[in-house]
Amino acid sequence: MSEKIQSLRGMPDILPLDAPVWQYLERTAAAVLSSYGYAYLGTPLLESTALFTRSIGAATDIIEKEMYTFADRNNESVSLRPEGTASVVRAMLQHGLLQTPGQKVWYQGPMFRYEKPQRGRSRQFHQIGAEVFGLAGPDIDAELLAMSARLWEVLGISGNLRLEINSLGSATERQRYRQHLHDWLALHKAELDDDSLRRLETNPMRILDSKNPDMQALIGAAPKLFDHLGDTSREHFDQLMAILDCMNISWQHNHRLVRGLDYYTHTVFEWVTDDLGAQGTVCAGGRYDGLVELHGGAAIPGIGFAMGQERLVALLQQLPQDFARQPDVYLIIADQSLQQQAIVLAEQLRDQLPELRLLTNMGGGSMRAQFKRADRSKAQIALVLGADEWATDQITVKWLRNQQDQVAVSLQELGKWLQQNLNS
RNA sequence: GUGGGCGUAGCUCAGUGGUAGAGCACCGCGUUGUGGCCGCGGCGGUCGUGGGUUCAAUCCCCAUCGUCCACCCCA
Repeated sequence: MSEKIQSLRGMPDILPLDAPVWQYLERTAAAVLSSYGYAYLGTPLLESTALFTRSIGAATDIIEKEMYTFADRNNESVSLRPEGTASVVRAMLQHGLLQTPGQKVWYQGPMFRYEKPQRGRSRQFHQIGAEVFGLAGPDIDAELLAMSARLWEVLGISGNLRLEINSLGSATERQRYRQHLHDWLALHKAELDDDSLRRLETNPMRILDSKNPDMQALIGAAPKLFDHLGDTSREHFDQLMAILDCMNISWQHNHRLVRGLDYYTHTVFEWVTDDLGAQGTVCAGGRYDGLVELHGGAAIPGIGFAMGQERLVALLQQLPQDFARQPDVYLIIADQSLQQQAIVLAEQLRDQLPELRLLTNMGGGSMRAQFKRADRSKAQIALVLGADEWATDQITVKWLRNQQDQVAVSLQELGKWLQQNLNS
């Protein structure tokens, strides 16, 4: 026996039992996104390392220590994508898709960050994201949020989520505030914990995010970003709030919401839940008005979000709903000499009824064994094909989930019969 | 990267310093072509891995790997 190879740490399989929830989430999201006019955009999992270092921010943990970076065979530094936005911007620019304003795209797939796994966090994880380019106003911010709110509604998890919003202002406003905050915090160095002291120089705004209870008083007293915004930024924010109110989307202004990635400007938001432990952010995003320019394009504004599929799946799994689709029919072969005929019959039924979920017994077995499998398959009915049936051009139909009597149906009529009697 | 909990059959877990069990699952049987309930039987574990202590370790010690939770970070 050779040694068993296991999956890499933090790189889980999606097992058949969980697959139905995943597929439900993905097709529901795809439907909602497309109903707002978003087109799918697929980008590679592997990109030039520079793409990410340039856009995400050199001081972030993602760049500093979480990227899967290595030299490919051509000795070029490549990285597995830690997030989706950078690739989308790259692709849009590369293919000249930003000429017309209002481009809407979405993506889905695995992302990679070398982190220590815990609840709601793994090294390979999946995101569904949406991005819009060329629209600077709060109207699209509002629509994007409405779209996410609608998705929660459709999925049945809106009761678990709340929306937190903030504005980071323009790049210069943000820069100015950052300096101001740094100076203020520096006066209170004695009250900062170790993590905050470290962040003071690298990313002081993240101190506002601290979970340390001892820090909360200080954070509450710190100067607020919102008070340092210019009129234009405030107006953008106010208008967005007004539209959200019109749509009855409730929100909270979280002054401490700063987001981790460097490219955000103006509107930032998070959908958070209390039902998933420490990793409560299920969907997050914001505006990134300078990012396209940063990648060599024109000064085209953008906004987008990404949702964590593992976290959404975890919420969906708390619902009483069963997402699995059970088979309709299990075909039992009472006489192994009829194996060929049974398989042909199954194919004929699939021709007639493309929607039919039909399992044909494989691998032989006694009637008892086959009925056991039929029962376990959760099929509605069992079909029995044996010598008696074959001799009379009939098939035996037995209901497995109710007490209806077993009946014989002619093989010619079987397709029609199933169509009329299943359909539940 | 830091801290803590846990690693015994496919799953959920008992257990003892003298090399192991239960429930569920799986397979078969309870007569000839009928599942779900019940009964009987069976398959299945180098007790995560490597060292050490000991006459002897699954149980004690160390290391390592994995896993879970939290910090950090973030979706």
